[in-house]
Amino acid sequence: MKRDTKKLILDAAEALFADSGFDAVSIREITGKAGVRLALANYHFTSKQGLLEAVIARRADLLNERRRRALSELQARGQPTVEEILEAFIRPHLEFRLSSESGWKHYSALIAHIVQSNRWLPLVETHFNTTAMLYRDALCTALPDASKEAVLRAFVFSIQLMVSALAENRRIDTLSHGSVSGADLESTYRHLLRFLVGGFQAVVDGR
Amino acid sequence: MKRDTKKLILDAAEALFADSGFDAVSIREITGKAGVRLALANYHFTSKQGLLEAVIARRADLLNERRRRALSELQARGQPTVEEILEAFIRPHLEFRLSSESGWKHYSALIAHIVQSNRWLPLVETHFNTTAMLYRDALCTALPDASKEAVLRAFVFSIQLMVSALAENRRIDTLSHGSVSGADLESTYRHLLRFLVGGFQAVVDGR
DNA sequence: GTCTATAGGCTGATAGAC
DNA sequence: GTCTATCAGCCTATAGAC
Repeated sequence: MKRDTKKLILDAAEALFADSGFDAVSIREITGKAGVRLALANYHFTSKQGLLEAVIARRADLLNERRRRALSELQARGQPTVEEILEAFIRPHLEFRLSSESGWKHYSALIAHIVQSNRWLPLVETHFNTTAMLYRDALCTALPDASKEAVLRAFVFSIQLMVSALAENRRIDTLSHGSVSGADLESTYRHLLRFLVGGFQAVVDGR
Repeated sequence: MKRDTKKLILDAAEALFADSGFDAVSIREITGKAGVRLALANYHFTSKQGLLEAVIARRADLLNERRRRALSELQARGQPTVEEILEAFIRPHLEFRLSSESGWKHYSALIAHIVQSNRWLPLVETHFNTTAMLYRDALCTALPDASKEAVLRAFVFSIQLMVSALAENRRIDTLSHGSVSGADLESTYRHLLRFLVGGFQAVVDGR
């Protein structure tokens, strides 16, 4: 059963990085939670930063593959709408989040940390820009009369909001005195999609 | 000139926390940048966490005061629209950002870190919830037919997006091949406001 | 308020046996 | 691949002189 040492370390690192951020977690904590010896983290991932990159890469590859397939299928059926394109982008992440696998919850919170800081921008670009550009181009094609800048800004707003929404942020819990929960992902998703489509149209129409 | 030691430390901490996050920065780096001795940080702020709280509190107080005044003035003139309320909320932060004082730039980036993590949620709630609830109630009054949940979710989306937009995130720079810059705050603000108003309407109308 | 000096502990990473 | 042991450096916080 020694072959899944890497997976044990990745899972533990994912959960701890998500909770506390990269710097607040030590390799000792990670290997402790994983139930493996300290030296194995550096053996398999070279450095702490290498471990973070492996954590990001693991699910980014899965996500990109699903997103590309969704976009291809959409485009094969004719010219998609903005709403369909945004759905194709967000749905894969949502579905992984709703799956039983708890790793996706941690991963989503981690991504929310990562994208907020320019420090990890190179990492984000490496793993997410290629697919993001496919969607950017699809949105430009769906909105031929809109300025590229408007489409791009609206798309970046959409990405930022999606990332925040799929991380389980509890701010809404207190603002609603507990009557709305950030953990209710399906409801969050429905509202999110409406918000994005409405926002997109408003930006692109120039009003 | 020894009376502004506290300010020197706060400014240095603000800049460094913004760049790298709370845990990646040491008190040594902060006092080094501030040009004061190590022990003074603990003397004036008790602990590293106390220093973070002082950094957050300093400008939060200023921001809250402006936001409350803007809302009062708006309400004194009659029933405001959603757009006017959102403008009153965002404008104070934007204007501080556009002022010459570079501290607001760091502060904005720091807030973007802070709100993304449930770890600092108590701090965020302490300093921002009271004013946020005034705005939440104003939005509910402006939209008497909408469900409270819809208004609240749209408001939280708006806050998250505002915070991300006012932090200088460079993701858009590469996605646009350099033709759009995250540093162009005025343009970002115009697009942001349109996006939020459009999103708000779409969520509240239930479509 | 500010200084020096230091306690006491944790950090990432590696060397070398198995 | 995995183990133990350890290095060299950094960390927060404080004690005590001025």
